[in-house]
Amino acid sequence: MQQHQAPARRVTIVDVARHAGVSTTAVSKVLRNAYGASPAMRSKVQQAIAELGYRPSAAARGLRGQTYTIGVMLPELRNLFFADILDGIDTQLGDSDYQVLLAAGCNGEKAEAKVIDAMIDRSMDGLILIAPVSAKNRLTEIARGVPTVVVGRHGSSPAYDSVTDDDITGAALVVDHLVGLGHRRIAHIEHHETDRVRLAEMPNAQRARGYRDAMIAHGLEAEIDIASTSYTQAGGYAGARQLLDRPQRPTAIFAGADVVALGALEAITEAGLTVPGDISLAGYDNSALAALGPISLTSVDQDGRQMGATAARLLIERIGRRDRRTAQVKLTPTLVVRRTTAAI
Amino acid sequence: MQQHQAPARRVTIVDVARHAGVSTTAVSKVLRNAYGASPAMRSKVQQAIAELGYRPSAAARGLRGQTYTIGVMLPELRNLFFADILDGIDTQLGDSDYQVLLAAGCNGEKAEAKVIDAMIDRSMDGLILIAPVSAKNRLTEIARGVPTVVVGRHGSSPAYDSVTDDDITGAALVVDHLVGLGHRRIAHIEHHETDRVRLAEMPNAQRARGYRDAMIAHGLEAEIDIASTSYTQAGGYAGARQLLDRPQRPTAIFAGADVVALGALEAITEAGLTVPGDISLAGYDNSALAALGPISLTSVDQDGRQMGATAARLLIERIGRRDRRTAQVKLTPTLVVRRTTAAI
DNA sequence: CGTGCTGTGGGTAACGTTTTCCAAATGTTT
DNA sequence: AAACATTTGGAAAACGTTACCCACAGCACG
Repeated sequence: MQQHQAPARRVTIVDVARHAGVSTTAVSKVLRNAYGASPAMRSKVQQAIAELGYRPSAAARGLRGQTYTIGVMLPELRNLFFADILDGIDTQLGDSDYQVLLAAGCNGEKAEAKVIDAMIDRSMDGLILIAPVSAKNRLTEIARGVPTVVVGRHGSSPAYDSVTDDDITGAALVVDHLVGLGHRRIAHIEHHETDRVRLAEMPNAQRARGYRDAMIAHGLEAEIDIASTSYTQAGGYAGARQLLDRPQRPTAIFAGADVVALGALEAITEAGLTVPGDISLAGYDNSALAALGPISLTSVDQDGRQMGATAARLLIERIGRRDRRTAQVKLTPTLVVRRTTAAI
Repeated sequence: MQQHQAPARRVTIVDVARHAGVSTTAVSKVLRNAYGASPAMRSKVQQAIAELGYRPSAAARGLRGQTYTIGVMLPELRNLFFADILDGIDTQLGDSDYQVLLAAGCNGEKAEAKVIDAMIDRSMDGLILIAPVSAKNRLTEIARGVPTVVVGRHGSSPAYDSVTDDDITGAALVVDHLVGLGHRRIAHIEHHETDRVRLAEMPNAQRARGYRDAMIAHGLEAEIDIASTSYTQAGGYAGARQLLDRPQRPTAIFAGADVVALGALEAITEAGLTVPGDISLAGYDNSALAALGPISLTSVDQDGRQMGATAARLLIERIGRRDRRTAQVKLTPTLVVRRTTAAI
């Protein structure tokens, strides 16, 4: 028994070939289930692989072709909704040969570019970009180089597949629900957006549009009232403060995201008002946050698992046939009613 | 202008060399800041790199040596505490050449092994394992092959560095605080553990031990009362139910983790009791959950950022000198008092 | 008995880096 | 001016796979 066994050179395909008494080509064929290997040889090689504990080097593979690695970029780790998407991806890819690796883009165009470049440098076989903030032509450029699926960004591209949730419908669900409860002065807190493309593609912009459309559909055009801040807790607090200061304060607030609702809740409580007694409050995302007993927020559920699974499926298909036409899958959200909304 | 520009072969080190009129060796030297390149050549090459937008292929690099990639395994994405650790790692590695890639181990020994193997296959330069559940000798084996830092697991190893938080002290902080408020019947909800090594190494076991020790130190040995469930919301609910059914129910509950406290809160509320009126409640981790206004849970803060930064620093050091003696860094937690604990 | 398949298996050249070397040029000391 | 060190730059061999060939055997067909 040695104290310091030599650094233990990794066992390679050559070792396996020698041990099984065949060529490396043969081993490679078995590894990839490629054509041209008899059952006899197949089992001989598989046995050698098992005996030696051989594992193919992804680096060497990457140099030649596939790495069996899929990169997932997500904007941040703190948003629990993204964990659902990841679950969906993992479920779908669970027993495939692909390994999923994650990196956070930190919601900045620069950090996002760095992360995506890093994934490309590592010759990943495919990319799933969750709610990317990069410019559209940048995304297209990326997708031309490597199979890509974009999640949570509306609008279609000839270069990448996309999976979105119908945010317009989601916003309408909230408005319909509140109107059904007798509310008319329903306000909205949105994430401020100026860029033209983003106005069309980003979920936050779609939610605001859905709110407006639904209000108009209910003949409440005159009651439309939007506080434009950001999708953060602080943004929710600020937005609610603005709305509460109106001469006639709203009887219901539709926050564009659950964290926003949380900030709003804080502002409302601070103002000495109660939810849903004085004001009804609804969020968006149905994050774990919303489900928490003491919060119990009415929210729009996006089924992240489904989105993730769909994205993974589309990606695998595209890796298989890169010239396939791109698909745009749009899922439909549902409303989860909890204790923050009530009849007026 | 072509419709379908050719798949655009990646620009390689050879292209750069040709464009700059030097050898590939020279380019490689510049790339790695290696010895043997004059300032003149350096700038010439750098210009060529910029002009061609060259990026080194990590796959090719991996085949020869470093990949400039660090793998982080974390048990799950839903625990916000891990996001803090990640932030720390990112901060520390921010402007280094290393890229961090994540994968979730899903809290299972098998899934964990798969993830770690995948990282090794991809010739990552170093691994940070957060709260791994694998057997200790497995960890040692891994660490012999690739520089490794283990976070959140007590006990030392000659093969890997480790970063932990002093869970015994953390538990004592809670008990001291509650005793200071006049509590005597202080119960604990722990994560059940039987394995001997784990009993010594896992944070949950340490917290239980710290609770016991602190109770004894306060002369409250007779009041020690532990519900043994799991570190989940459901576990917290079940544990609290057990404790509430005692002939003399506790006046304070110390939950081993914030999610556990959340489950406990549910059970307590359901039983028609109030927090902290009837029962004081404390958690552990000071997750974003605990800070939420409506919850406002007294909890032990572990400074995940600091842990992550330390782990990253140790890892870089070890990558530099693989034969350096291993270090065990133990950080000290602090107590964050909020609204769920009060004088009896 | 040629002729053409089909099924098996292997030889070998990439893939894009890094890392030894080694050679030439330049500078520094006797 | 000879001897020696230092700096500068390059040639070429790995690293572990895969993919494109080609060779050979066995077989069916006319």
